Amino acid sequence: MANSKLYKGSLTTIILKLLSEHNKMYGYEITQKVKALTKGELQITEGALYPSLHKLESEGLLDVEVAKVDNRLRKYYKLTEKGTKETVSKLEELEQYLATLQALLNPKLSY
Amino acid sequence: MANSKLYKGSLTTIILKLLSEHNKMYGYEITQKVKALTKGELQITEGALYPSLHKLESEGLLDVEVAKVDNRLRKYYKLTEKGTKETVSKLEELEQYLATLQALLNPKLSY
DNA sequence: ATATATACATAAAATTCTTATGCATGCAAA
DNA sequence: TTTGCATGCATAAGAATTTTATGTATATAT
Repeated sequence: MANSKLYKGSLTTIILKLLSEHNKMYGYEITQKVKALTKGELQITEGALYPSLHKLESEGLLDVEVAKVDNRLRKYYKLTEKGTKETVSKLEELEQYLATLQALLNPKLSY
Repeated sequence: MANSKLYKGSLTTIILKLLSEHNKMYGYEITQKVKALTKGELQITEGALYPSLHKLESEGLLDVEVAKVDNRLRKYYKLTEKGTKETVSKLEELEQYLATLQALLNPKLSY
């Protein structure tokens, strides 16, 4: 499986980043995109994804648009203006954290 | 403050890695070392640290040795053999996760 | 006398996942 | 034709790991 668990706190940033690249996506599509991009390394579970999407929507970072395709429901999410700004700051935050981790885990390289 | 929050799941790896470099350390020392290495970016709170140390000990990854210095208690922790192995695998796991994140956040670079 | 640093600890609450389950449609295979 | 898999949503219970708050105690500096 090689299915690494999420480091808690990164899922939101992943969702926002994907939406910043694809304009609009629906939940199932996000799970498949993550799976493809990571070659199966990372599986976003529905139990984590849908509550996250709902929260992002309730915070005003995402807009929803319901569509019916092949007689199946789809909920397309897209970034609001606020969501776009938040994406930038979340990405900066994550990159900062990764740099901080470098300082801890690769002490030889921090000079 | 610039005090980034921990991405849940990384604290254990940080503790193990520090212990792999310093032979033995006590709790308070770990908080100070992290603060210094990250230039104040990361503050390990006691409420997170001590329970983590206790858990690592109960799992047999750390050994404890109590000492009294300047009339104050110190609990020195050091890696067991099992802990040393776990450190390696935790670090690999984290690096794998970081690589996976790269694929998601820097899609241009994954080809 | 008061605040800060050192040094441990735990409990309650919050956050964010995993796991399990449920509903429904469409299609392919047995 | 029914069984399984993929598509597509959802929520609830539980687990894990953190934050925040609080407590104890000694030493040192103001």
